[in-house]
Amino acid sequence: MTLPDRLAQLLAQGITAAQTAGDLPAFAAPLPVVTRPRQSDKGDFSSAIALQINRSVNEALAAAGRPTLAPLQIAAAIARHLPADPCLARVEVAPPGFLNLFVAADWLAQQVEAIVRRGPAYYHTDLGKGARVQVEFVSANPTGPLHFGGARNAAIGDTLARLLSVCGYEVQREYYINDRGAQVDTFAATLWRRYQQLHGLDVSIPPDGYPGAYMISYARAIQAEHGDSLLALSEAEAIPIFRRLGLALVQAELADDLAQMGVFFDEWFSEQSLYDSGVFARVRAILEAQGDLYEKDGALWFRASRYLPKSDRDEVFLRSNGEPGYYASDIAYHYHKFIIRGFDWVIDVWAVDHQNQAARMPAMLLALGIDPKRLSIVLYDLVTLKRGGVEVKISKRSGELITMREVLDEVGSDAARFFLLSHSNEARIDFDLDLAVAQNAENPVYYVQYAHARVASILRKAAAQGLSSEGANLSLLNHPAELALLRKMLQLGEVILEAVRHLAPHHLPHYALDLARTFTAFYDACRVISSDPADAELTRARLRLVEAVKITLAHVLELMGMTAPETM
RNA sequence: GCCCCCGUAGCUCAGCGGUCAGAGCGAGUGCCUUCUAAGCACCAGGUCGCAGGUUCGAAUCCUGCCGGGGGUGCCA
Repeated sequence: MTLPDRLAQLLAQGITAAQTAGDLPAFAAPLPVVTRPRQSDKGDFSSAIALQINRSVNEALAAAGRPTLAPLQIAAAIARHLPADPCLARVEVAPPGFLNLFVAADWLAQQVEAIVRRGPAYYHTDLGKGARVQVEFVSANPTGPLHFGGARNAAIGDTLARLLSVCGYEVQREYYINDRGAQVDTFAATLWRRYQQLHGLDVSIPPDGYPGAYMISYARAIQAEHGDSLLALSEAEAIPIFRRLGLALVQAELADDLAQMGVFFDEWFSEQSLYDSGVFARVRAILEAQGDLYEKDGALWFRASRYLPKSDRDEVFLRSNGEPGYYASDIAYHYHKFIIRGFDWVIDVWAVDHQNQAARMPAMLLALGIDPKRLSIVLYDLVTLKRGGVEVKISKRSGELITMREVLDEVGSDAARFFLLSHSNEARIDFDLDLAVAQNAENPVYYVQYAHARVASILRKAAAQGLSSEGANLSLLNHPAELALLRKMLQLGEVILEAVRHLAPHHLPHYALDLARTFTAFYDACRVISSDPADAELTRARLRLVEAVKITLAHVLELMGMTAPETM
């Protein structure tokens, strides 16, 4: 349980006690909300519960013919009946009716021992209670290298997966490969022609093909493995083979690029497999039996409007050319996720240009008898890539694209991830490559990592001097900078929960910066390793504190998929 | 036309119902014989797009405008 939860319960008990004593009338009080006030003089936490229950209290009092109470008096009554607790030093009542809670310094200091003993697990919860959750992310079309926009998807999805893991969920990471349909056919045709060209044939790539140079690289790879043995194939024979070979090459490259960012998938799920395994046919049969499919304009439609009363819009299931539309694949795919694989919760990470698609998902889930609440779609805005203030167009078709690998090579995975995570999902990101490189040394990411390296440096020096933190008297930690650092560390648990509840990983980099700043202030104000023998005990306690800081900083960095350097 | 997102300090962005509005970068002034100066201290900078409304209380919720971006039935 996080500290604010614990304090909220104390307040709830205080209200009950005040009611029992007759200082407050009987009524059903909501669970108090405890927040961190901006100003530290307003306490470590505060609650506006007295203001919130003001009306209920006074209605109950009026009904009983008793004099009414001002919010300030209600707050005072709660404060009077607050049970004693080691974590709570004191409570102040502030106008117009706030309860400002001050955490006990000694309790704070004792948490250091718990952090060092338990490690990162100190900040973990079992919010998920072992529920199986799938995070499906990136899932870019497998027709070429990942462009930089995909890096944001990767950063968000992977960090969400990491966050869910430490909140008691059993997490599966999945990449959905759109390995069927017109785009992949065009991709295969292009590859086939490039392969022919490598052997001197005078052919050109299809007009709507993929002109990028990377297609030639793929063709070379196929040439290297198969020589000219595929030249004799007819086009009809060649396309399926080049599709298979090409997709394998792309997937290997995608996996490699993503690995460079520290992103790994448990499953690469093939769209085509939904058709090969008969899942699509099964889903179609279910919908047909339910009368959810009908014909119009030569196409087969899914009656989505039946499930969404506010919409009169239906979706194409089979196109007039007989091919399934993407929506049809999505139905079969989500049937596979929920019904066949039985995930309790599925999170799809999509770019905003899929917003309409996202809005249509509930209809299919309802048709399949799946509670729409079991699907969360995280929409994030696009990344505009710039060079020297000028926008760089990202297009797979133009052949001139900025790949994720290119950007990672320039700015590094750590900086890219930190930057991409630091914006809320809904915010558009302007990423200026020149700026990112120029500001390298000033990038906040290095500030955070530098703090970790400093911590490591202190601990190295202590070890070299044979100093130990075992058995430290933590109550010696009462310097304002030490207490501020303790408070900031404990906040991590709340930040993790907040990020999971809102599927908003951007809280992490902001917290990381905050923590690094608080540590640096401590570093500046408090010398850890003292040469004065009289300070031996304080040194011991501060070393213990610094060990806890290292665990905490390293953990935040790990959650963001970043490295925690020992030296810089 | 309709739907979604954004509009907060010079720039990039947090904050999204609470008690004097924050950070990074940039600008200014100081600080390296003790654990890493990729650092620190001080200083400057904001009618939280505009107008109404709800509330004890609004940057935060609602409505309408304005500006920017995205989407809008057989591409995914």
